[in-house]
Amino acid sequence: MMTKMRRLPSQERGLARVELLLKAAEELIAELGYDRATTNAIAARAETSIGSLYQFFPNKEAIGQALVSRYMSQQRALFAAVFERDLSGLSLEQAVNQLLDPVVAYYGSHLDLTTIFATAHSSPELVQQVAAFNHELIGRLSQLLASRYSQLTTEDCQVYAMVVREVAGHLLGVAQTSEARLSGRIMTEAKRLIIAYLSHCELERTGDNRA
Amino acid sequence: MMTKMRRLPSQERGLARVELLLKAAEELIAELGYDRATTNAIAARAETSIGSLYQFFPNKEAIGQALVSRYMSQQRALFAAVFERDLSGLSLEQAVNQLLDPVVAYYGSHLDLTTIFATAHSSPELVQQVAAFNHELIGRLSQLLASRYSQLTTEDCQVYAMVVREVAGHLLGVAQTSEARLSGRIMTEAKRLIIAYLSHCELERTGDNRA
DNA sequence: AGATTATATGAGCAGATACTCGTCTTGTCA
DNA sequence: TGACAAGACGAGTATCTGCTCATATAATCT
Repeated sequence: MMTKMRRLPSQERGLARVELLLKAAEELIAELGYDRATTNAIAARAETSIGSLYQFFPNKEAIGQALVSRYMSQQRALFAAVFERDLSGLSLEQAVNQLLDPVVAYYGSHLDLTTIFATAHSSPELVQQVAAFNHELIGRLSQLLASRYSQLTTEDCQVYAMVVREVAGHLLGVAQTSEARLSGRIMTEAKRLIIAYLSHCELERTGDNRA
Repeated sequence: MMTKMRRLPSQERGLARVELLLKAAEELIAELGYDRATTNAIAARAETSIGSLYQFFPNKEAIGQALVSRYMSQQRALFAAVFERDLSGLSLEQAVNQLLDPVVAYYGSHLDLTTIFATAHSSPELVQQVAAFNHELIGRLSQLLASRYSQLTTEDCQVYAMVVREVAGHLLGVAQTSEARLSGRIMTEAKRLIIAYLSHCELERTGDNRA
């Protein structure tokens, strides 16, 4: 990984500035997209100067990198707690809740950077980093499915995991940009959708193999 | 709607240029995103000059407009054929196939402009246009669901329709950017996902109302 | 053919944007 | 307290990008 910062803040002042800058960047990128969120605007919203911004970040991409890094470690922490738990005794519905509830809660107060940076053609680095994280998550999910449904092949598990992750991520993103009333409903539907899909996958291999 | 073209091409030469420009624009936007696809680059790929580009299109947004317009009318034609047909006698699986197969075929040779322009922060006009088209489609789908499952409320139909549209669109987009082998599989899964979801919706209201 | 219209061209302009640098202020530590 | 480092600042620069315009060529019409 490239050097993330030009100069690590050593004083409290510097650290606070970096936090303000990241917060401002997150807001602006959410509002305008990565390209339109100019470094000058980010500095302005953080109530500081471009000079200060470039004292800590070597270039614009480093800001995106920092945001994505933070996002990924937060998400990893979120999932680590769930993946450690033993879900084998739970019903499918309970297991899905265990997996999605933390993410839903997280998305209540944080942005879906995956969606934002998955299409940030401006910096292939970021796109690839987000893609790698996605792949990592799908791998974990795939293992979970494999341990739960031993009759499924590895490849099927991977495909199912990918579908579930894509669909869940997308619907949560949609929920985030919807009005509050719809938002909750969409998340509920996301869960129902995944439960229905996985039940279907499960049945297909255990029950009749005709249709 | 705003004037789409600065000067309508009246000679065969002009019409061919416009087509080349639109093709180049579609390619570049797919590769780089709307923002990074510069008008100079579009003209260059179409093997013409910026002057010629601006002879037909008043500004960059007009190129996006033209692409989206064309995309929407093609999609509308695609769905019109399906919506006219009577799907009430078909099984859920057959009905879903009738709806999705044309879209899958279309996406085999065309880009998913919906995904691309849904996040084009550069021109709110385009975003809104795509959103309106999405809404139109969801309305149609909702009616279809309502006529098929009379026990569902209007609001439920709308929510289900929205979920189905979002999920189908997203997965088809993912399929488009995957390798050929995965691509087909994802589309199959998209269908299975929707079938599983709608079966689930259907059962929930007819069968037991406990879980 | 002559006139008029349609199309082609690309140097260059105005504005925006990522980023630098010299200067100033604040903190730290002997 | 003095000296050095960390941080703050913002005018300025190089570059890019959407777009214009003066000029040249090709098609069409009378």
